[in-house]
Amino acid sequence: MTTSQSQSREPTPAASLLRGVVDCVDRRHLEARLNRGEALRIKFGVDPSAPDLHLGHTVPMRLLRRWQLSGHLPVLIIGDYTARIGDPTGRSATRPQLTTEEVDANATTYLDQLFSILDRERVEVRRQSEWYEGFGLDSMLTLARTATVAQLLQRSDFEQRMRQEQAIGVHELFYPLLQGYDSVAVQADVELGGTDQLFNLLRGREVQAAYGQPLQDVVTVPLLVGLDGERKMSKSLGNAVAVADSPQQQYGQLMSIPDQLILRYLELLTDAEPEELTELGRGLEAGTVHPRALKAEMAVRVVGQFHGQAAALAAEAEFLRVHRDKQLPDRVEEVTVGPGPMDVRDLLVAAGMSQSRSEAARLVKGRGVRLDEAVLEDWSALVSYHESSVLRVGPRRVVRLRVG
RNA sequence: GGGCGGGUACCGAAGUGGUCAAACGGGGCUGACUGUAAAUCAGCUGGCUACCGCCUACAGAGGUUCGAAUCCUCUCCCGCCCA
Repeated sequence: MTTSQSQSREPTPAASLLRGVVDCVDRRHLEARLNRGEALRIKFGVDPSAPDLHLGHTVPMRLLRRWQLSGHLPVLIIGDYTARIGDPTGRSATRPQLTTEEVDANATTYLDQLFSILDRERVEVRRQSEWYEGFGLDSMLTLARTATVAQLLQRSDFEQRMRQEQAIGVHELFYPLLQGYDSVAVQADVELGGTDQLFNLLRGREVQAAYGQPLQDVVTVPLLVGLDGERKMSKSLGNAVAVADSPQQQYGQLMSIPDQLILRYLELLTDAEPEELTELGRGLEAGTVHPRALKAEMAVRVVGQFHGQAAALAAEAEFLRVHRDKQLPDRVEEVTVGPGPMDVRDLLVAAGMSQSRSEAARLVKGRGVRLDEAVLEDWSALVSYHESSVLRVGPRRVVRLRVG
């Protein structure tokens, strides 16, 4: 019974660096290297197709930081080629090709956000274009020969698409190969990714083997579940919290997660120790820890990492003022509208609160529109308002009217 | 090259001559309840409207018909099978 305690008190380098990881291949090999104190090159690829980093991205980055602090070297790959090829997970959406300039711009903002977590002095940043520009057909064929079609089709999302009789582009088959060759190019010792990357990461080992290079070990971390509590956090699913969002936005969004996610978020997004998490879990179950309070603490801790403690607390205060005390937010967006009285529907459209008059009418019928805190009842009425009147739609959209 | 099956609203998916702005599910929005939770429940979810209706829409273009998402022709796109 004392065994586990003494182990947790004195963790080996491997134990501490692999804490929280899901897959680890080859685990024995990697553990041995870590415990021997070797300094490893740990590769992490970022896709500069969208400039915004969200909290989901920060999970692997946080692990990367731990490694960095232990003397290992993160090798960041800017996937400027794989991004250009595109990862057409959407079926009919042939996404527009990014220009080199766009990729550059995205990569820059990406890295800026990334360096809010990593020490920028101790990373190696590489671009795929370094080795893929002028790669040539010969090289391409050599690379293509490292895998069979059957092997590439094993990837689960391909399997699924086959089953659903959806299209799979040939170029998509190259995606894992290109990513794999990156490992050859940068001589990765380890590659890190989310669990959904396992296939690609393992492919890297095969590609390295084909090029006569020692195999990288691969490590995956959990995917962060998004705000909806169901699907992985993703910008396109609209359930993401962006690293670049304001403290207020982040705090508010974090407060809207389902309770079941609180511990998970603490685990994946903060430095909370496993022991602390266990204890909090017990508290929640026993009712001694209120979920609302814990969620608020989690939100402060997460927001604080990106914006600082003070800003996080300010965001919390603002949140309480607006939502508990029903006060107006600090800053209310102002829109200039023509002088009244005006048809409610036109007013809502003019204020940018509704796309169309029909939609506006629906909102009023649903009792979702308030002018100076009074619910508007009649969707076709003319309403009067004055300078600084406050127009609200639903629980969270507010504007202050300026008459002009 | 041949055969077959498909392309419907934000997504999935019904509908196979009128009763279809199009069932149902998901998502989204609004409301109730709350902790801006979650779960649950209710309503809404193309545009315009004098709320009477009108217009646009079922891959695209034509055609048949009093009338088409539904039938015909051609075109484009996707999948499967055979070669």
